[in-house]
Amino acid sequence: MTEPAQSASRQAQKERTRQAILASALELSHEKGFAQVSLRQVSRHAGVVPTAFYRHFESMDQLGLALVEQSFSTLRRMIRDAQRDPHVFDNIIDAAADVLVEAVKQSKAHFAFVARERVGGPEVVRTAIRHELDLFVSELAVVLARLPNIENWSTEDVQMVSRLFVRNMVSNAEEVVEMPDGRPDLEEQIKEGARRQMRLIVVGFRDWRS
Amino acid sequence: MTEPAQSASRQAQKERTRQAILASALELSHEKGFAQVSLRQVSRHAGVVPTAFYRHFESMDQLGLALVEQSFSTLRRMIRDAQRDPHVFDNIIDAAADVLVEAVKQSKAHFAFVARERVGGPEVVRTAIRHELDLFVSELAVVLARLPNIENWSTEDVQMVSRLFVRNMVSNAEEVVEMPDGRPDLEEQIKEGARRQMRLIVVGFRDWRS
DNA sequence: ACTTTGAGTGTACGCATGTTCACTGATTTC
DNA sequence: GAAATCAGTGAACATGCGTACACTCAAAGT
Repeated sequence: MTEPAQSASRQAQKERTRQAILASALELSHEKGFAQVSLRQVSRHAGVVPTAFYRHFESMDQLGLALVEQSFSTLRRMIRDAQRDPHVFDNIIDAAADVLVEAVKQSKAHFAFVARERVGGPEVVRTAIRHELDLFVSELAVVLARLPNIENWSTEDVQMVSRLFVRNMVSNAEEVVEMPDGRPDLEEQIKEGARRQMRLIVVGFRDWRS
Repeated sequence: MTEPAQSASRQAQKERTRQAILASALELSHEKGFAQVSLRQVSRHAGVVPTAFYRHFESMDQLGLALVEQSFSTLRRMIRDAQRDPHVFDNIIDAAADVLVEAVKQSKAHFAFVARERVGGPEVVRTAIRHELDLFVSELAVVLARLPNIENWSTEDVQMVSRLFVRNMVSNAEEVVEMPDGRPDLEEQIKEGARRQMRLIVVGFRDWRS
């Protein structure tokens, strides 16, 4: 990498290497979990000498945090897009199921990272993920509160439904992630399961509060 | 450990060392996750030289599998006991919530191990845990199917409720595990949450099938 | 009483790791 | 066009690791 083929601006080249490191870490994490990936392995896989790693991240922990950030920004963008779609308004449940499976398929690696490292990762990473998920529950609650059938629920109830939704999302993401490649039937099955579970939550809530 | 204080029979002493290794692994796993615990660390913590480890387990992977087995046998015993309690029969939900929190409190370390290594552990350990959880879902389904309100449900529905219950159990176990010590208020809160979620599942199921 | 067994020891090995340091040379700045 | 910057290099280090091997010496078997 002394001469990066087509030389780019210094900044651009640095950013490219940074992304290579992030991508390498993500890929290697998928096989053994982030915590078992060494600084040297990441560097090697990114085509860079171990010492160069420090030009981009001051430690593996910091790399982990960067991956958390990257993963959630992907997720957040998807939610924001989905919110603009009017279709979502009168059928959140089916829409959510679609979005979930689509999103997970599209950036499987990031979801896998979150699902895995949420409980298995280094302390700092775990904490960061929990924090992001809490934020996410609150954001989702705001979206839910605006929906027609729900607008007269108590804020507490909405928050709890939101929490259950996110919990289910994580569980289903785990399943999609663990899913063997090239089995679209299984995928549909998971999607249908997710739909049913969400409907369950909504129906259950409505009925018992009466 | 050349002379084990009060010398016991050879077998008994071997078993004692084995348990010391298992306990050490469990304790060390709690801080950093099983996969980051080295054979040497476990041995050191168990008061034994690294080579002695091999007299009890042929590798760290095997140690992990032994811990899975130990964890689930604990869990299974609890379920079996709970089944004999007539109180459980007419109020599964409250009983289940009680059992869950009690069980988790009593053998926190084992639950923590399962919750963590289910997604974060080495391949073999993850597989073993998934398998045990699947078994557990089926067992629970059998118990549920015998209950008064449920006896005329389809087997599929019972299986699905069982799966949701176990999923919630795992989630709640995660929460109890992550709970800071000496906060019984939080504990009650989690228990109440678990109750509500289970009620939600049951109510939701009953109402939509009509 | 003797032999056998086997849990636990101690040394030694080769290997991967994280971090240090002085370095190089193309890009950017002036 | 000279000087400064800084992404990436490469050698060196101390440390912890898994495992092999030859060993000891009480308990168990005879």
